[in-house]
Amino acid sequence: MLDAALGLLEEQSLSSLGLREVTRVVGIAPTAFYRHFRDMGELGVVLVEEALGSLHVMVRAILAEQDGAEERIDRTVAVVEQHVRRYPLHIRFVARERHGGVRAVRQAIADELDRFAEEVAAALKSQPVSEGWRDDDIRMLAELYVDRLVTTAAALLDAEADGAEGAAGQVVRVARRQLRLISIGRRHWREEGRGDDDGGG
Amino acid sequence: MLDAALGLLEEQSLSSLGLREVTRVVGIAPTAFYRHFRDMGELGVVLVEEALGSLHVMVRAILAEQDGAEERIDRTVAVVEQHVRRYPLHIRFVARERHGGVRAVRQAIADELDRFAEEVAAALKSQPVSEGWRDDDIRMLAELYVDRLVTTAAALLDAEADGAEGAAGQVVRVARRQLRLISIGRRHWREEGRGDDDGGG
DNA sequence: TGTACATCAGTGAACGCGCGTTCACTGATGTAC
DNA sequence: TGTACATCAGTGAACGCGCGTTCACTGATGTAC
Repeated sequence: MLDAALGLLEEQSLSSLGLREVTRVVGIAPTAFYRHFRDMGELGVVLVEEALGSLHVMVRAILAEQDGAEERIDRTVAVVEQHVRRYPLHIRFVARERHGGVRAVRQAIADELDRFAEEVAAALKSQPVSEGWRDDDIRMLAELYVDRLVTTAAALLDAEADGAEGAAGQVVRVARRQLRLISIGRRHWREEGRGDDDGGG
Repeated sequence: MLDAALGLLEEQSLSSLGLREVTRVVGIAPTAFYRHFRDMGELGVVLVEEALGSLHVMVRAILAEQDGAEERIDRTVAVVEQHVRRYPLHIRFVARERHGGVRAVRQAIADELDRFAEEVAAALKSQPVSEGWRDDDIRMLAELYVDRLVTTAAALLDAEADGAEGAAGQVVRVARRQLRLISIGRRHWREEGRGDDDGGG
């Protein structure tokens, strides 16, 4: 049933997806839907867990590696690329519903990405480059990374949908250079980045 | 009519918005809708132009300023913040439909953001820091900036919707530091960033 | 081994409702001469 | 100044359709004793 919904969600958004559409694809009576979910929102939340739950283990593994920055970037982008190819529908779903029309689903995605950023922050903190960094600066950096990865995944998906030959490769190469630029900024942050931007509030 | 639609789109996505809902709010007969648009997709495309058309002039003005990097960042973030406060519904609409369920609207937003990135790239190129940069690296940087601004705008919107007191301020401060980090990376790009990542495909 | 009961996914008829779209129409405003 | 015609936003009745949800039901599987 989740798979059926996910398939239909490739070309429409959750809030316009009907319970009858889903059961029709599955081949069961519309009323059977209620045996599993109260409504489409609930189904959506389960899909979010399915889509983002697996990410954690994976990226934690990448960040734990002790290679140089360059290798870590290549490896990260490669993993994102592979994930997009393996679970295109899940990625599309998350990209679409992240700001979509169903509050519960938006919230679920936001929570999951938040946890994700927290894990990335923890991993970044244990790296030598982060010595002397304030915790909230590390968190700021983690969010920057996470966001870049999500954006890259969505762009990659669009590129492959386009059908243009080199589009996906182009996205990957741009993503790598962007991460590299961020990485360079990170390395020089301590020398010049520490403004007094935390005051007030 | 556009305003009525925009209001309804605060809490739902375009693909689930009905023609009758819109005309009901406006106070006209459902059939009158067809006097103005063929369908909701066409209305959406017009909304995109309304939402993103005005941006160009504004940000071009910012980028033309000859202040230091720090001032430019502060000014940019302030303008984004102000724009979000002035046109919250337009921003929400763009954030939601950027990956939404209506192809024509997605395309219109993508095209508009593309033009936007191109303009930012042109502005960046004319700055002294960009001396010796390859064109596609400038474009890469421009996309990074544009994406950061869009993300910041969406986050700002969510923060204000939350109702949490300091949430919006927090978003602004994080955004400033992220732009600063990118700016630092940019300054050191020539020394260490030029990998051979443009080969192949 | 047999009996009684609980659980649970799925059924199918029925409901009222709001939807998008069609059609021929109205009436105000503008324009040509 | 007056007449005839075109344009154009809006009307309102009518249509067929798919929707979400209700209800009492079925039949398979598991479980207690």
